[in-house]
Amino acid sequence: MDTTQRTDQQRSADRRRRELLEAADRVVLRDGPQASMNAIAAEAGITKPILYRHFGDKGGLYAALAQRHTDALLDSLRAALDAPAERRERVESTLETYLAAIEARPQVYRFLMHPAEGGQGGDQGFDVGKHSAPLLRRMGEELAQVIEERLDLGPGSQQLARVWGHGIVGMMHAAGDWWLGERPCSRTELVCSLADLLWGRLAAAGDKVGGPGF
Amino acid sequence: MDTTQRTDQQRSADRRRRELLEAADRVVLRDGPQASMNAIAAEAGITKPILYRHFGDKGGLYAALAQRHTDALLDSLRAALDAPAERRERVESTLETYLAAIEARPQVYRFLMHPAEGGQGGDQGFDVGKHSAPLLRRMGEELAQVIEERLDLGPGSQQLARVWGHGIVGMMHAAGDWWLGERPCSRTELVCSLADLLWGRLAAAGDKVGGPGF
DNA sequence: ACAGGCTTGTTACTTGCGGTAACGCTACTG
DNA sequence: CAGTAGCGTTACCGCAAGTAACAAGCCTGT
Repeated sequence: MDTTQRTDQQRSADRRRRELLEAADRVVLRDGPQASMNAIAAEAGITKPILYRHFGDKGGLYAALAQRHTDALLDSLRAALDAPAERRERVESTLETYLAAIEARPQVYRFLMHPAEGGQGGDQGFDVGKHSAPLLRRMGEELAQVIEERLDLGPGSQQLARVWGHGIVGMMHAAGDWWLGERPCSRTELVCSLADLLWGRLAAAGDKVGGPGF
Repeated sequence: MDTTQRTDQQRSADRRRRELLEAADRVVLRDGPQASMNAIAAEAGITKPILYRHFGDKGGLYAALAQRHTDALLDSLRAALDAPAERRERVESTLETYLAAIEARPQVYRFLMHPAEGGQGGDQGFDVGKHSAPLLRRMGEELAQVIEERLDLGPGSQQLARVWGHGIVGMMHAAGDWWLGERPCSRTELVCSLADLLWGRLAAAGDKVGGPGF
């Protein structure tokens, strides 16, 4: 039979694919998300058509690339989220994990948040909602699941959990992005401030006396 | 003197610029953010080089375009944020305003959040932090200012306000983006859920009894 | 009234990218 | 040894960004 042979070939193809992805990774890390297919092919020591045979088009390559990193990051986050500890501690440790990741490899982070999109070819009938980085969506869903699993939110808990999941992820992301650009404080301070926000300090704060016109 | 003449010319140039921006607006609204310069020029009834003379490059045009919409949206938000009402009410009305805006004109919203970036020309030495939509940054800063102005946050209030500003804006954005794609609930419900989140319901919720392994 | 310079517009070009077609090479199978 | 399946190449197409280089109109100075 040719099953063993097929397997051999597939294994070889998979190895190739992984090599290509690693080369692409290096280039994207160096040149940002607008790295050209030519550059990636050159880095891998081959030429364009091979890339296209493996990944279809640029979007395919970028999707494959993104999934690797997304999976890795999500694994870390799940670990922090599922740790046996107090809620506040878990939240802080999750925030910390995320921020440490984007701090350590900003190029990767940037790529994940701002995928492909380019290209002038043919159909572009993408609706709003698809453009946002899949990483954010996945994180939001994941967090929603954990929230709904662990917390007693009364009626409508599932929807509430999803809103919160996406909302919290967005908060983390935006704050992290801003922080990464300006570095106005330490990571720990940022984590604490965000946790405070989630813990209702916004609602609890008093009005400022002597404020303008108040 | 030629000052009056200069003024005349400038006025004419400004009018032209506005016309061009409106044409670009129409095209972007129709074709999304990857509208070609050729298409925009055609819509305006002229040819490419004029666009380049007015806006430098595609990024310039897109920046000018984005600023118009950003300014408009920020004005609405400021109004909701500065209304004389209870804090919770103000927060909800601001969320409502933002969500209504992105719901009414998703193409504009999509464009604002995902500007230019394309093009293969020359320098691309942009650091992380610049890529995020300027709209988000501006909203974050604006909100931070209002927070710091109105709330008594104790020591370190300025930094705290900025973290919260960007965090809350990110929450709003991510939740809105997700909501716009899936429409899992009404706008009002979404607003209420988000406000609840900001009001500390996450911290206040009880652990689920009989949960997995707990 | 005519030479110079400004802005406004054009056509025609270059460069560089995503994507593809058509062709070699190797190696394994009958 | 013929055939065929995969890996790889060169050479090309289409298209978009961006750029000369050139052609009017209009206003000004002498």
